[in-house]
Amino acid sequence: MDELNDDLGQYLISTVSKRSGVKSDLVRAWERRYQAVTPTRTAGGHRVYNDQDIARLKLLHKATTKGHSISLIALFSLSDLKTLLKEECDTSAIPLPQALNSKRNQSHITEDYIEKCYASVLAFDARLLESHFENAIVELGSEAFIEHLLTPLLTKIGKSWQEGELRPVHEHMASSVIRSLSYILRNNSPSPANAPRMIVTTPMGQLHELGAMLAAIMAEFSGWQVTYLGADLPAEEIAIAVKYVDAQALTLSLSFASDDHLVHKELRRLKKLIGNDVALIVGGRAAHHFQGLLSEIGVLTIQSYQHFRELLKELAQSQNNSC
Amino acid sequence: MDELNDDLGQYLISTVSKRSGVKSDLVRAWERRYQAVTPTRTAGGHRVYNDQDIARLKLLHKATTKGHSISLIALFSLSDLKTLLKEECDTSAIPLPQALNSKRNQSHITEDYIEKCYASVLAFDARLLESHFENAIVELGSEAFIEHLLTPLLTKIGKSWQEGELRPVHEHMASSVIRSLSYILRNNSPSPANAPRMIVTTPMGQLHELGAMLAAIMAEFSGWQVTYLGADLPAEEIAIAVKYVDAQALTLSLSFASDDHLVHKELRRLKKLIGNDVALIVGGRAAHHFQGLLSEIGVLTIQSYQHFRELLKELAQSQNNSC
DNA sequence: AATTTTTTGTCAATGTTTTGTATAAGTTTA
DNA sequence: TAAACTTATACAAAACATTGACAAAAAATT
Repeated sequence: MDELNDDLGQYLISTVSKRSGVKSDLVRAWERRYQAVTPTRTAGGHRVYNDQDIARLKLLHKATTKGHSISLIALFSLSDLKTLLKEECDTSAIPLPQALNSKRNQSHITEDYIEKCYASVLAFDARLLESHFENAIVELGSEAFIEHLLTPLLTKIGKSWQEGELRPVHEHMASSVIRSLSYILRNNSPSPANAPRMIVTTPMGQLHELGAMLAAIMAEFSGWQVTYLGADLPAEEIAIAVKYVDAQALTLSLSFASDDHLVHKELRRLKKLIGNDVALIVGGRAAHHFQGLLSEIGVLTIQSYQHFRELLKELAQSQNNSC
Repeated sequence: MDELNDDLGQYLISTVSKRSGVKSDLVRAWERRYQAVTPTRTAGGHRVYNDQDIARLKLLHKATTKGHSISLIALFSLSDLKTLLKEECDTSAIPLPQALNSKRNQSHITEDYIEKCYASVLAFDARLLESHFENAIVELGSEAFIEHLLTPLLTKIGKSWQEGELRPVHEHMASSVIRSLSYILRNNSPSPANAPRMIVTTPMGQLHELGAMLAAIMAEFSGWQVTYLGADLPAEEIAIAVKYVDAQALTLSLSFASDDHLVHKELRRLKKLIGNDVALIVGGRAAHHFQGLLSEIGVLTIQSYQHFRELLKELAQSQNNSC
């Protein structure tokens, strides 16, 4: 197995208990009875866990409180547990009493994960990076993962890339890993039939789709029914998609400030095509670069995740009122 | 929706009762008297149900409340129960043909899925498309899904696009949905540490990554440890990635025959950079377009899925022998 | 229409399994 | 030395199994 030196994080049982929400005694009982986790040991015999064990225990905890028998699920793999809980979601979305993590603790955990993930990128180890991501998603939840881990991490990678510590290929690799995780990041709970609809994409010339993808996921979390189209679409095509799904909003992500002219042209045409009834939202690293144009043609610019959430809420409400 | 019969779910009777709406005592009574369900047992004798049992009980419950006698329908198959309830709903009481009962062969099932998926694309319904895909992956398995459903579907979409029935945006939408499913398509079993390593990407100028993604997944199925890098990478970056992970093979996908000059230049440079110790494999719709160049610089061209699998097997073996 | 028989959902009694928690006595760690 | 960890054993509540019974509803028979 390559999992031995996979996870550098080493935790004692009390830490694991706090972070997973499962009492120490119970962690040991689950190990003794069902081999739910198999920690290594110190020379003196103390149990030593890694991040994956914490993620496992967290999922097992969630599953048991949902009525699953621990004896039946103890040996499930991480991904099996995830799909199990995912299918469960539709029956009743009872928000679990989250672990008693203080905020300071939480941010420390996040910092820790950022370091580990960055180290994996630096080492060009896609498998390790994916493993860290999976654990972090379980432990932090999708929204916090995107907002507090992924966004700072991407900023850090971008900076290192400019300073020459990382190469473009590092960013490509990280980007691919993140994209492959979109499935488990997304909220699978079926949105109600009357949920507001949104198209998310990037305009022609903007090849980086990661920002758009994250925006799509965030919008889904806010209850929108999102159709995600990937990157690099001409204005006509985007407008047609908006018509097809009868979307109330269109979100674009602008990552690079290059190709000014093309973006200007496309955005203008797009606005003309979709008219004023469809909200046009623009976010991304390079959005501020086009600020002049954006305010000229009446675009809602995303300032922060919080701002985006509020924007979505407002739009959804105004839509409901008008009906 | 929840009637996928992955045997993942294992439930005790209380869970089954809650989910199906049939009281525990009654579930046991139905089993004792009519063998309506036949759960397995734990070592201690507790009944263990799966998703299919839950689906059965749901339908039986619905049927009995509609007036059907449990003793008469207890042994009905899932599909029989469905048609029974369907007939009930139809005021016009059209007796459905028995087609549903007979087991259709695999290829017919696949054809059926292709039709359904294509219809979803045509209707621009991403959610429906994703749902069909998910069902098909469970029913056909990942490899057959890619080979016998996805590939013909993409060909069909490409053709319709040329004929003007579909627009580029349709293809973008389908592509995004497929990409988001890569996580469940992939074999998540950890490959052994000594597995041969491979880089998969597309050269600069080739923006369509779907072929590369599918190749990466297929290679993982063949036991390779794949690092997938997305699309549109310069030769230098690809070569560096190959060095970083010490890959034994590099697979490129060429989807479009445009930008001949650039592709030619990049491939030549790439070959020079990685040398002759790394196998260079090229596949994709447009690979034959560059045939002259490919054979000139010594590239392995993928002819079919079968061919790709054999290629990977050979390469893996030759690698093992040399060690 | 009245009576008997069968079907069906429910319940109670009694014993077993599962599961979270607790206690006691010894060991490791800081 | 104190705090945290270990193993081993114990215990009780919750959940499950089995058996058998019972009454209302449905069906069959008279």
